[in-house]
Amino acid sequence: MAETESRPELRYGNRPTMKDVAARAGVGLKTVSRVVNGEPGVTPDTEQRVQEAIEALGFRRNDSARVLRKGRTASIGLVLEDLADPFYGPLNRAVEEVARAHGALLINGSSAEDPAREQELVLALCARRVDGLIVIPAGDDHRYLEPEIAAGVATVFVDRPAGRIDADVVLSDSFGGAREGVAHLIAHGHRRIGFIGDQPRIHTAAERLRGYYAAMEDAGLATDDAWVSLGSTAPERVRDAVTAMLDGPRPVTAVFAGNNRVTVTVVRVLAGRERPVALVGFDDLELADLLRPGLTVVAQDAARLGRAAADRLFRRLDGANDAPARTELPTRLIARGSGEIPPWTP
Amino acid sequence: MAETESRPELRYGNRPTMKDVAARAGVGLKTVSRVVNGEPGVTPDTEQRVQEAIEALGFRRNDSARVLRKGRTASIGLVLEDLADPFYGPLNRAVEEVARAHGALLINGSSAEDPAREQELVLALCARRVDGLIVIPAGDDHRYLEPEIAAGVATVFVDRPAGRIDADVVLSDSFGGAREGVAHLIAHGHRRIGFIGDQPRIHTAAERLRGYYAAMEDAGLATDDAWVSLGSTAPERVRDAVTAMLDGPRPVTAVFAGNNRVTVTVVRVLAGRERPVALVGFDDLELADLLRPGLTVVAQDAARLGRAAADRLFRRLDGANDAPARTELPTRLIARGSGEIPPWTP
DNA sequence: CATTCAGTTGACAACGTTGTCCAGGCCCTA
DNA sequence: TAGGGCCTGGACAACGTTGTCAACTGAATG
Repeated sequence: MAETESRPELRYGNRPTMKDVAARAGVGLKTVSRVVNGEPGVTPDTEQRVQEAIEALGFRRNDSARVLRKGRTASIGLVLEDLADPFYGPLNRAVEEVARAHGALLINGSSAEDPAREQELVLALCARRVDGLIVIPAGDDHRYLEPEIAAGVATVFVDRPAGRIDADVVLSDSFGGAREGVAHLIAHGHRRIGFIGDQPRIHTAAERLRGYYAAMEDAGLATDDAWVSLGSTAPERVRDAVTAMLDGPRPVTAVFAGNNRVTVTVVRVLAGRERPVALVGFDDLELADLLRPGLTVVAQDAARLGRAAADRLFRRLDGANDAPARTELPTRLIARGSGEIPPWTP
Repeated sequence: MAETESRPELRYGNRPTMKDVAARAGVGLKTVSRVVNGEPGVTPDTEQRVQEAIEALGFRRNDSARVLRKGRTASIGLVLEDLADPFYGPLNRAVEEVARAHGALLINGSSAEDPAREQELVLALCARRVDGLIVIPAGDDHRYLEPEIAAGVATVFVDRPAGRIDADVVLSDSFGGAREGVAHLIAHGHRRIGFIGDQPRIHTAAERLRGYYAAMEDAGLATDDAWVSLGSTAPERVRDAVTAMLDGPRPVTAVFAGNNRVTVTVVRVLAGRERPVALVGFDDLELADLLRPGLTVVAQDAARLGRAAADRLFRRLDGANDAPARTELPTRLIARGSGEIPPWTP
């Protein structure tokens, strides 16, 4: 084999191009293009010759070149916070389904809750010329997206609103959900209720905290800074926070957990305590019904969030030009036992 | 209604190109390219003029065109079975991390366990000219990938081996893991053990079944077709299967569940039974330690699978040319209670 | 028979980027 | 001052595809 590979680069390993197919089939370049794209105006005879050449050479159209020519990539970008977080799985899946229905591919990545990384990722996607973006924002300033949006990149934010720009957003009613969850605890007799949440710079975290305060106020209950813990959701921190609330001078009898990761840790801590403590968590968990007691949660429908965002995105891509809208989906309280534990009395 | 496209097209909404930047900065096209790519040979003065023009126009390099020219897309494709399955979250995440470290983007999609959809997705990714592919195969014939691999698309299979082609594969020791899990039950006195698995055409499912039989045979125990259930992992089917095994003429005293979805359903069924039944599940679950009894599992390290596969892929992309290899990662038995329940005796 | 017409087909120029190569301008040395 | 080298900058072609448009075929029409 005299493979004189003096070539400078591999270039996709030298894949056949339409030109090669055309040469082999003895037709013009454009005719191959027509066959590949199912355009009309090719005799069955010619078409077959081209198909055979395609088959023989193992030709596959180069979509990069196509994109360059056509201006649409038929792909959308999804930036979420953590691909490994079970909460985002169904959301991711739902977005993919909608994209698939529209013939688009999904490019995704996670920001790891780091605004700089979010921006880096988003801009990389823009450089790829994705047709649209779905972003679960980590940062709170998205003005860097202005030139992109102006250039026509449809953008929808999910789970948290965009910062300092006007854009579509789809989110759950964090405020209402937390308020309902805390009210549920109050309805079961609790007066001293702890709240453990994420960093308040995260919109959902702030909203849930607001819901907590609203519910307490609705019921005319006093609050205590010692009952509220905000910050990282790292297990050790959450563990310490819960312990402090339970062992403090005015111990709480119930806890509201601000998201799924917090809830998991709180459940672990409470499992190790003698005295029963009521618990309601934001976000559902797969095995929540199998715990003893079952876990009472305020559930959001992640798949529905994803679907709504993707629908919105594709409507924009299809030309919808109305003002950016905020879509808020309701949450659902699921009582399974842990939230119905009465306050402990000595 | 014949829609006549009067306007040419949106073309990314007319984004500025290097040509525009060059015109504005009063320099040549190639000079802009040099600045954008940080190539040497540009005076600080010129560079600044170019930077200002870029800033002013909101220019962002078009990676599609770049890809076309350079022949590398700096993106890899990941095809998995279900984006929403919590098992794949950490795997997905691990692959993304490695890709990120190599400056590559991740395009992904799920096959929904449908071979046709897998092929469609894989070929779409190839048309995008991803540099490499990581596939969790749904089908069992991957010869359709031969031209792609020959053309230089690095491909690594994860979780299950490729069908009818020779390719890298990274998987867990399903056989060994299942054998160990079942042996664990036997060591705790069980003699009649049920096995509930997925369709045996799925490699992991078949291997786990093999592990089950091997453990039984190792211990000199007889098996019974009524103790083995294979097929869809739909909850109703699993529920019926478990019930049949527990209420049959030779009732099992322990169950081995072939994957996480099966396990969840089995736990639900057993929770509703009076008589205690031992259970070991393949795959860990987030709240497994919080169940009563805690769930004994054979755990695989999904993140490690993903990392190993991605490492392998990028080694190939960096030019490694050795023969396709099979990497098998060990599983780990985690005893938490459910697998240590002794056989029920009347 | 000349003419039109519909149906096929291919030549060619884009798309936006990067690699190659050459032209100037500068500084240095002899 | 001439010759050499280095540095900077730009003209141009290519990458693989698709849109445009004109040329060709054969048949149908006058």
